[in-house]
Amino acid sequence: MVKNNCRRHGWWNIKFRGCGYRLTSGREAILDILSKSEGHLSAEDIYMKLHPKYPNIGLTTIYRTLDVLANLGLIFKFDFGDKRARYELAEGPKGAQHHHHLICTSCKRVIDYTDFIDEEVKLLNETEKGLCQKYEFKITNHLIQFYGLCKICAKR
Amino acid sequence: MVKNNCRRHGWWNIKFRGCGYRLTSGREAILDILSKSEGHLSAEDIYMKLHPKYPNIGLTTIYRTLDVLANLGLIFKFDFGDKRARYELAEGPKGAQHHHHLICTSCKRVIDYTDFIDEEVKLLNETEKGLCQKYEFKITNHLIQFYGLCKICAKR
DNA sequence: ATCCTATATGAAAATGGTTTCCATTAGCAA
DNA sequence: TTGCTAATGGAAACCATTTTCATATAGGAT
Ligand SMILES: [Zn+2]
Ligand SMILES: [Zn+2]
Ligand SMILES: [Zn+2]
Ligand SMILES: [Zn+2]
Repeated sequence: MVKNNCRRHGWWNIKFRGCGYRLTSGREAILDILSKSEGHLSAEDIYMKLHPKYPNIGLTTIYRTLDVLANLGLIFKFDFGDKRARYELAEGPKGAQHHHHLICTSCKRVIDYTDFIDEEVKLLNETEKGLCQKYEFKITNHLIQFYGLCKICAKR
Repeated sequence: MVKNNCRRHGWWNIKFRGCGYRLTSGREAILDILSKSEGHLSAEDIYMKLHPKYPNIGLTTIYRTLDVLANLGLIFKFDFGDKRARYELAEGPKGAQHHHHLICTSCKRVIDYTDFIDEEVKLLNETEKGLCQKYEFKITNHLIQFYGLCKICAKR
């Protein structure tokens, strides 16, 4: 019985090594925080959560690691208009399910929604197919966000 | 016969004044550049285009004006991942038609497409309706972008 | 277990798009 | 024309992110 996140057997070990990246304790710690946290974390959020237990992981490393993880497709990077990048674990083993975002332009609150996703994704796939053909563009990812006022900001 | 973009009769005069903003020559010049230019301009792009004819309009004013225009809904602000905001005239009188974007993650090229827009928008409207009800969220705008590799970057 | 080398790291400094400050100018209502 | 207030420009401040560079470490080879 192999423990699922054992240092040398975790499922992301393969992904890392396969792409020529080394598996370091810092990278594991960051991935761990991301998989345990709700919401959309900024680099500094992660630094804060990590610091008590790993006081020697610097902000620089967090930025670099987030970059690697995004390249590997393990996380997504978002811009919700609050002037700092936000990160979220991608779908997949242990990852969250596919969802899109509602963003309040007033208070910057972000709501994840999974309703309607199926229809949306179905249409997106068709659109993607058409766009690929017409523009010879190899689509790898999509972004859908709705902007407006949240419940609280609306009544004011 | 009233000239369409005469200083005091232009169609955006009303919009400005109605919201308590003053119509200044700088604002007109910026709006003018945006309506005459193809593509997705950054604040500095606009500054460069403006400078020869209006050497006394500063970058600061451009940023402030773009903010006002976005608030008025006259322009949209985008993040295409090249670390600077990009602006584009919204639909409407003299504005471009509604479109979405294909973004090359390698060379940052951006392709506007209008194909499939009708189906997309139709679905989006339904989704919006549902989301409004479920989350009591007042949706005012949406963003759809596809990421991938453009024709040129794909063959490498 | 030990070496070796390319990769990863942290601290500090640099970067650069955007915002803020403040003294001056200019819309526009009366 | 006058007066009040919003708008402006230049310089300085801001601040998330990136770069630099000397040091540490992962992990394949011995
Ligand atoms: Zn809100
Ligand atoms: Zn989310
Ligand atoms: Zn490209
Ligand atoms: Zn466009």
